[in-house]
Amino acid sequence: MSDLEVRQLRYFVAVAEELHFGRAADRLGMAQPPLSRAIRTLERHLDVRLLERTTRRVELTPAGEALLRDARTALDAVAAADRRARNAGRPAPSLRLALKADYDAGLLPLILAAYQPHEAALPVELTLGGRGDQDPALRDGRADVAILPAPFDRHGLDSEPLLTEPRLVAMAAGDPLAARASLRLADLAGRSLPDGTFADMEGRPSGREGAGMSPPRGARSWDLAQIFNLVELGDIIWFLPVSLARRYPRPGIAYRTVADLAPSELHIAWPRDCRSRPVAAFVDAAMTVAAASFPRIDGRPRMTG
Amino acid sequence: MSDLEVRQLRYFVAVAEELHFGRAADRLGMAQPPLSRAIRTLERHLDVRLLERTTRRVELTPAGEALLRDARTALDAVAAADRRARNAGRPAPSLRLALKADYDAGLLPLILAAYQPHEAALPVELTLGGRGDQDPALRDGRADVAILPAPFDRHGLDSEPLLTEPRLVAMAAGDPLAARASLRLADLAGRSLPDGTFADMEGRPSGREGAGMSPPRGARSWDLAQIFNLVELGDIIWFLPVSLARRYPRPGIAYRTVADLAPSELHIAWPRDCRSRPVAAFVDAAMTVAAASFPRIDGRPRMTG
DNA sequence: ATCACTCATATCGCCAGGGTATCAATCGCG
DNA sequence: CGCGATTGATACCCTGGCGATATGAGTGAT
Repeated sequence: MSDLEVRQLRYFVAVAEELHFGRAADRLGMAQPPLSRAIRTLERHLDVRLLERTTRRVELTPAGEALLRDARTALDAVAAADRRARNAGRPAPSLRLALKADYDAGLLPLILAAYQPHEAALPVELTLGGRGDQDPALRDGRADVAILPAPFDRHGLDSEPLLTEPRLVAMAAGDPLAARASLRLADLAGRSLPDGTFADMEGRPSGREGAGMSPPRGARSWDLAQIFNLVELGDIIWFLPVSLARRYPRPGIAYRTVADLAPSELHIAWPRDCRSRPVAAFVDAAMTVAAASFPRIDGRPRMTG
Repeated sequence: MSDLEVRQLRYFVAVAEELHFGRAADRLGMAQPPLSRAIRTLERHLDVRLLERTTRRVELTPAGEALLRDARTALDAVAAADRRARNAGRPAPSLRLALKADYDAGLLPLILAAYQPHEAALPVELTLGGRGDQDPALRDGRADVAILPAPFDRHGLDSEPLLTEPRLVAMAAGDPLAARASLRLADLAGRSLPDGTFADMEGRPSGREGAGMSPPRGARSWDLAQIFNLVELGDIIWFLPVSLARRYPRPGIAYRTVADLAPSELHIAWPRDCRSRPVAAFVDAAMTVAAASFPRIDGRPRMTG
C-alpha cells in the first residue's frame, strides 16, 4: 500500500533507457543486484510486468513504455519543484531566461529594456544553453522562460511565436556555390550541417511526431565560433537567421539566400499553467517588442510558415 | 546531493495545508516529531526556509507557497504514472471514462456507439464520481478521459466543449414560485442549493481564478436521489440542464425556466499532452456525436456563453 | 504566574535498501 | 556438443534512514 517513490522511477527510467541492468546500475552509481531487486519490487507494487527480460536481452512491455513516458514527466515535475523552490527562496529571486546563445534576433536588449520597468519585474538571469537545451530546462525548473527557435518539443510548455525571419546559408567564401546568383536546397544536397545531418534533410521531422521534437540525446553541440571556423574551412555549411548573419560579418564566409529554405521562427516558451506574474510580464514585454520591432528585420509584414 | 523524494513532498503538502504539525502528522498517520524532522531535512536539502513557525503559529514563506503548488502537480504526476502503468498492464486495458452521474445530456449511449467501431477503441470503463471529482481523476491517472460540466479546473488538462444547453430550476411543485409565469435569478435569492451555497451566488467564481475552480475540498456531495428528495420537500432548489430534467420527470417537482440563468456547458477533457490513440478516438467520437445531435437538445444553433 | 498548547530535541529500534559473493541461464564459438 | 563469457537472479550481511516515545522549551491566555 506504500507509495511510488522517486528513486524507483529513476531506477526504472535508467533501466528502460539502457535496456541493460549492468549499464543502468553503472549510470546510477550502484551495483546491479539491488537494482534488479528494486525493479522487481516496483513490478510487484504496480502488479504489472514492466520489462521482459532474459539473461541475454531486456525489452519493454507496453506497460513499461507507458510508465517510461509518465515517469519522465513525473521526474521532471519533481525536479522542477526542487529547482523552483530553491529559486523562490533566494533573497533576490530572479527570472531565469534560457537562451540559445545569440539566437535572440537582436531583440534581447529591447526586451530587457521593456521588461525592467514593469512593476512585477525581477532581475533577469541568463542561462545560455546548448542546442535543444532550452525546452528541457523549462520542464525541469532550471529556467522560468525561454527564447528559442522552432521547432522544439512543446510537451509541457506553453509558447507564443515572437517573429519569423528568413534564413541564409553560410558557406566558405571560396565555395563555388557562393558565386551562383540564386540557390535552392537541391543545390546543397550532400553538404553536411553542424549537427551531423545533411542539408537535404532540412526541415524533415526526425521522429514520429509532427509537432517537432528536440534533437536526439547525444547530438553534438557546437558553439558559434567552432561552427564559423568549420564553415570557413568549407567542412560544413550552416543555415542561420539573417539577424545572426548580420551580427557576424566575416570575410571568409559568404551568406547567400536559398529560395526554398524555410524561415526561422523564434518563439518564447514557459512552463504550462505558469501563474507567475514576472513570467507573464516578461512574455508580454517580449511579444510587444517583437511585434513593434519586426519591420526592422526584413521590412515585410509578419507572416508564418 | 540526494534527490527530492515523494514522501518529503507528501509530508510538506500535508503540513502546508494544515498549517499545523500535529494535525498534519495525524493525517499522515504518523507521530509529530519525525514529521518536524522531515520538514527540517527538506528545508536543509533545498537550502530554503519553507515554513515560518513559532510554537503558536505556522505559516508559509513565499518559497513554501511556490513549493506547495509545484509539489501538488508533482505528486499528481507520480500518482498518474502509477495508475496508468497499472491500467496499461491489465490483460485488457480499458478506457476509463470519468462521468458525473447522469450529466451526459443523454449523449453517452450515442458516443459509445460511435466509439466502439473505431479501430483504436478499447472497452470503456465508467468511473462515476461525485461533484468535482472528474478533473482530479484525470490529473492523478484514475481516468483517461472525462465528460463534465463547466466550470472545472483546467489545470493540467486539455478540453473541448461538447455542447451548451439551457438550465432549469427544479423546485417543489407546491412552491409559490412554481406558479409564476417567468422567473429571474433575483426571485430565488436566499434559496439554498445542494452544495450549501445560495441561489444568488450562482455563477460567481468562488476563488481568485476566473478560469473556474472546482468546489472547495470538503464540499458535500449528494447523489441525485437525495437531491430530488430535498427539492420535493422544499428544502432546496436546484439548477440542472434540461436533458437531466427530461430524464427525471416527477410529479412532486416543478421545472421552470429562469430568464437570466447561465446555460450549462458540457465539456470533454483529458490529460494534457496525451498521446493515446484510444483517448483521441474517444474525444473525436464524442465531439462528432455532440455536434450532430445538438439540434435535438433545444432546436437552436450552438452557441456559447 | 501558571497552564495549555505546540514545535523542537534526544534517543532507541527496526527494516528498507545497498554491497559482495555466487548461482543459473543463454548465446557464441570451435 | 561442450566450454566460456555474459548477464540477470538469489542469498546474505550490514549500515543508515525513518518512525516511535519521552522530554524540553517557547508562547499566549487567564
